[in-house]
Amino acid sequence: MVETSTQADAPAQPRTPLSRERILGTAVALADEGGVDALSMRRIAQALGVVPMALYKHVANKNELLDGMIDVVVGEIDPPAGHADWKTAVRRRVLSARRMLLRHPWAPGVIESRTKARATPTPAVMEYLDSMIGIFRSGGFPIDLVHHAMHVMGSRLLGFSQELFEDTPGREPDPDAMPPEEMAARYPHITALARAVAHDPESVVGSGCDDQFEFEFALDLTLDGLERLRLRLRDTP
Amino acid sequence: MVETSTQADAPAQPRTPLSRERILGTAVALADEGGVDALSMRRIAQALGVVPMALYKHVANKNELLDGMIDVVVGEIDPPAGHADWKTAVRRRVLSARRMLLRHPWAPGVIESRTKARATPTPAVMEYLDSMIGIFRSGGFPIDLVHHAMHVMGSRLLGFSQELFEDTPGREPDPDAMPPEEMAARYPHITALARAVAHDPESVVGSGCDDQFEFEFALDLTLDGLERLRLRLRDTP
DNA sequence: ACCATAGGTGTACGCCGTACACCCGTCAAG
DNA sequence: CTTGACGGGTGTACGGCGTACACCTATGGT
Repeated sequence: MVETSTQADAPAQPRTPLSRERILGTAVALADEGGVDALSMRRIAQALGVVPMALYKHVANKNELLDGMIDVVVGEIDPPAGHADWKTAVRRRVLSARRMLLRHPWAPGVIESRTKARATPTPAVMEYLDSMIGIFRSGGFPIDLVHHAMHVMGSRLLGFSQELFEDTPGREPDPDAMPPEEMAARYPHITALARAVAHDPESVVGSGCDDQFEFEFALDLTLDGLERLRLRLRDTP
Repeated sequence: MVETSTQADAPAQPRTPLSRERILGTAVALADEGGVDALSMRRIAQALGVVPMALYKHVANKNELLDGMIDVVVGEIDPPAGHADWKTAVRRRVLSARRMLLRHPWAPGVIESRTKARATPTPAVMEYLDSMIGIFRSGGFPIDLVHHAMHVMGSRLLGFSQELFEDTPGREPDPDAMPPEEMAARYPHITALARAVAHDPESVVGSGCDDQFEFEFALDLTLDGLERLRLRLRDTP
């Protein structure tokens, strides 16, 4: 009854005001749970109890919002460790990036598409790449080898190495899925591999594969290769 | 004047009838020139001189159309060479895939998103992966090592290793692009690397980098690593 | 007491994918 | 020769999208 507002009996929750941070936060949350396709300005606004156009007072447009979301999640990657040899430093950083990406599976696609559209990655990504180069440099890598190294790391640098057979447990058994016999007949090598990996001969692709182990295996292989190169270059200038 | 049609003087170009192949072909062409965002059912129909809904008599919906486009472009990858050691066989195939992807830059994104949505890659991709495994197998790789190998190849298997700094020559000099000084201040390592790569000290990121060489360098590094592993496993069972 | 301004609202436009009813030319069966 | 089913192109319409633009209102400096 204190305020002279027209609506007398509205409890009038102060409704914490909008802000770029709040918008980006709920956008990331929505994308985390529904995928990036389920993300629309209208839905974000609804989740915030606000009208869609209100968002535009804080973000220029949807693309700019996606850029902001990238910066948010890339900011979650652990900072470089310091006082550690280059290999463990890179390893830690990349594995931290991978953990972030497991939390935000939409991120690789958004990063890639936005980078393509902007010609330059978003600032947070730039910073991440920059510090990664820094680790190599202070590990004694000559600059050209760092250049090669960044290319070798490739998609692993931002953690995503498109697992073509992802293990999505919660998925109803597609009625017109291929029966195992036909699967084995058409794709004998895939089937053989899948059976060899999963000891259970019933299961087909994507069941008994330890993604984490595979990721680290591939990562360590390239890292060892790079280290060998580095030593060879150092001993025979 | 022969036909009793109501429209007497229409030249009545027989207008080659629609077909799934024709639709997929123009869809691929449109995506090639305008990117996948510029691809809409309405635009495809327009390019074919037909009403949008006509397409649905030949493709179930847009997702099914995207699947078809994937199969078209994956079908452009050269078939396995035969009678060649595993390393050159893999090398040829992957480089052929890369050439295809340079023709169809939208493909990686579509393949990835469709694979995620379908849980199993499209048939053409399956076939590609299967034959790739076959090459490793007949090269003497034990099955578990093939499993690792497929993971190590990772994104390179389908050619795309998201080049974060892509060289897009035709792009107007963004009015609010970062000036070189600020660039160098904020991202010293990136700038140093870029300058070392491009002999011309004026150019910044993404100018003097031979993508093809980098791609082959990374590819050969992982291949050599795999071969070493293979030999070690063979000599010490 | 005033009014500029920041921030939330409402309406509207043009695009998208696609459901559904329709219509017409072809062709096999009667 | 008639008929009727059917494959394939059409027209209309719906709901959702991003967002331009005009508007309203509470706040705070003068």
